[in-house]
Amino acid sequence: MTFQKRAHKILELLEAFGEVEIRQLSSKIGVSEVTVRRDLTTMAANGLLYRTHGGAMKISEVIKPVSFANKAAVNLKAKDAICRRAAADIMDNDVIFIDCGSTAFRLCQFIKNKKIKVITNSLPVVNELQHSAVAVNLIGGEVDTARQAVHGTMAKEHIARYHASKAFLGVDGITAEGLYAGSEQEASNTLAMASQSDCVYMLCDASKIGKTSYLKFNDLSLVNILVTNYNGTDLTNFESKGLSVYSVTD
Amino acid sequence: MTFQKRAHKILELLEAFGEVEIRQLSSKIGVSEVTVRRDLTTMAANGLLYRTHGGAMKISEVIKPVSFANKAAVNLKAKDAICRRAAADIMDNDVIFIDCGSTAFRLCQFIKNKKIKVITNSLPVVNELQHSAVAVNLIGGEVDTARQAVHGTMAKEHIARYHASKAFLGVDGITAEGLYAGSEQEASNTLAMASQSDCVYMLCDASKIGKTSYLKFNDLSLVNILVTNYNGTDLTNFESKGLSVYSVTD
DNA sequence: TTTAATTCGATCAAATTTAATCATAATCAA
DNA sequence: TTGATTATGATTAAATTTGATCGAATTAAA
Repeated sequence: MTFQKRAHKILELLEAFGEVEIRQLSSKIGVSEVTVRRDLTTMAANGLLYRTHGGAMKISEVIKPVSFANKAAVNLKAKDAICRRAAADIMDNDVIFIDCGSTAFRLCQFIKNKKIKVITNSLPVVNELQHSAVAVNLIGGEVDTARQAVHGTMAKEHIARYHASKAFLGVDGITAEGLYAGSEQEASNTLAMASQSDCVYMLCDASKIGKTSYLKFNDLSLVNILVTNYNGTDLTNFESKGLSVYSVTD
Repeated sequence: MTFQKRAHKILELLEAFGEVEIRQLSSKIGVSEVTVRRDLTTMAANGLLYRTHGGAMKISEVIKPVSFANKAAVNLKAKDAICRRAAADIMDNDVIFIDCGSTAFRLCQFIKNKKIKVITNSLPVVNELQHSAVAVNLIGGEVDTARQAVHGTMAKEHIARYHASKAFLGVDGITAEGLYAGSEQEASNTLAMASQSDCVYMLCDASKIGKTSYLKFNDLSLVNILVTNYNGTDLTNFESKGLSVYSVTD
């Protein structure tokens, strides 16, 4: 029984039931659980299914990533406190990147009267800065409706053409080991913006600190300054890795 | 019972009742209250629901999706008639350019269910096609607040990287002598899109026919098809220059 | 305002699942 | 056949998930 055949069988069962358990698969296919687990890992990496604990689900059954508007309402106070502190570092004539995260979006309200240039892939940011003193450069590419953002190869190339003094970015999770993203696209975008900036600000409310996500895309060296409302003792872990930490209270 | 399954159940109940209590969820799903609490926390962090004391609520739809102001509702009937006719020529799998004019914007409503790709520099177009079958590619560059559009060198380069089967464009004025634009930027954008398209549709309500403006940027050879509600005898002037004319009535 | 009752978040322990390591079996090329 | 590469299965340590407990925080009532 080759991997191809097993994969076919797994997808068949998945189509029929919507979800499967490793134990079932093992007995139905006649291979060990270890092998099934390996198969599922491979298939999940190829986007053929969604891995759960003890089994797998059809991709279509997975709760979808939530719209930007909904996410923006979470942890509002903390996000605003973080952004107020970050905005204090922005000077007239700065050129800054703002990514498509819901945290960085809250930065807009604090920079409306600054004479700066903002380069962003976030549609809400563009909209928010519409009638302000800020000059906006919008990154082009494929429009991602769910994230209200622009991604893709063209976006990456666009970013590579520009250079900013500061970048204000978010991540899905951050630990002493590195940075975690919720999707390849977010990771790619974060890397692209960071590499074109003199100083990278990471804006993370407390829920992001110590959290990992499925995609670790870089170590902490990417970041210069961490702005957060988290104030646990393990913040020193970040400082010992060379990050400056701005601690704020909400 | 995995988290994904529980999340499904919770959202289902939330949809049905608008709000749920932890105790209900615990007994209905068959897991401890601690686990339900953890699930709700996670889901709230993802913006899937609002956390309340002792339970959760459905997210209200009050947070409005980003909406761009819709400019000049002039000659609406004529523009809609023109766009309905133009849309009839758009087939599934087409890749089309739509420019930032107020006429071309009206095209959106007629293409929402088509399986096509739209490349545009117009923010209202992006917004309008947000939740449709259409895949949108947004042109990057400097945001022009007044025109709700993207312009500049970067935009021009972006357009040059793509190719479309059809372009749907507007102008400030059109005569037998050529095409007139209201600004350098509009002219530059029109030229760029036209040069990358197999077939150029010019969408002009009657007020544009025979009108000149301060910048004549090209002769009529740029255009393949003129769609208009104008029906004067001098339309033959355009046809004699090689244009096809679609005449519509509003 | 004070008090009582819930609810929450943090911590811990048990059970399960996973990832990593290694040894064995199968496959393939020369 | 031999040697090398790959796939599989067994074993074990690490990580996740879950539920229980208890002080802290929040809500409701007096």
